[in-house]
Amino acid sequence: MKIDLQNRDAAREIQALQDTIYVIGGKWKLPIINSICNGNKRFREIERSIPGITTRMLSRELKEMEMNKLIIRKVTPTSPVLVEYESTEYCRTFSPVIIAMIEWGLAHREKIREG
Amino acid sequence: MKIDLQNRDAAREIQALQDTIYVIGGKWKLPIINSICNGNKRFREIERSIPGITTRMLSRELKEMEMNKLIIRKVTPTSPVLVEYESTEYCRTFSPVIIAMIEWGLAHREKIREG
DNA sequence: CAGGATCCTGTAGGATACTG
DNA sequence: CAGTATCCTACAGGATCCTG
Repeated sequence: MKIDLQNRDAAREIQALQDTIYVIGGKWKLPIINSICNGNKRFREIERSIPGITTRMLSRELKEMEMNKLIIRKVTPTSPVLVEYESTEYCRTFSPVIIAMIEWGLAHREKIREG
Repeated sequence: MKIDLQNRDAAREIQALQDTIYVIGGKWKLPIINSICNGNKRFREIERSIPGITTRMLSRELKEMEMNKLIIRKVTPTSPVLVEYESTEYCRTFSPVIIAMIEWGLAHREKIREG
């Protein structure tokens, strides 16, 4: 039986694509990553930088992302507490994806305005 | 009142990002686009190329994507009918996004194997 | 400020069977 | 082959209020 390299590559690629979709799926993970990578550190700051997000979703996603080593949560026990989030190296590996998506979105808005 | 260019750009970018997520959200749109752009034309062919997808989801997404001018559906009235899907120019504007995501996925699997 | 607790809903998505 | 038709449900996500 012959092995079809073409198909095997296509299979690997679609699997990779599906993996990525699985990891960053949903409405909020990429916007949050983007916000934190842009230098936003505080909870409310991140919240305000992402239109439409609720405290509940942000809270849940941040927890999950901390568990998955995408971000680091630093607490300074002042009063009131100071909490700061920062991105990990791993988190930053999503940059090319985010940039590609931002560029698509910008070009798309441009088109809408023209048309 | 001063205008903060930094913030305005960040706002535009996150909006662009959210636009893109809105358009290609869900588990299946990108895999389908990828499959069709890879030359798959027939329904079952596309179906087989995407692990886990059901006929129902593929059918629904194809319809929606046709409406949104992402793909073209061509029918040849032989018996049985021959249906072929092909991508539009617009569809292909997602290539950079898909490529970035495939590359992330491949690198990620690589890491998992190493670690 | 930084979240947690509750309650609620839509819909994305799955399973299965069927048709021309 | 190329889909439709049903039925079903888990969970993403929203709204609102509350706390240290």
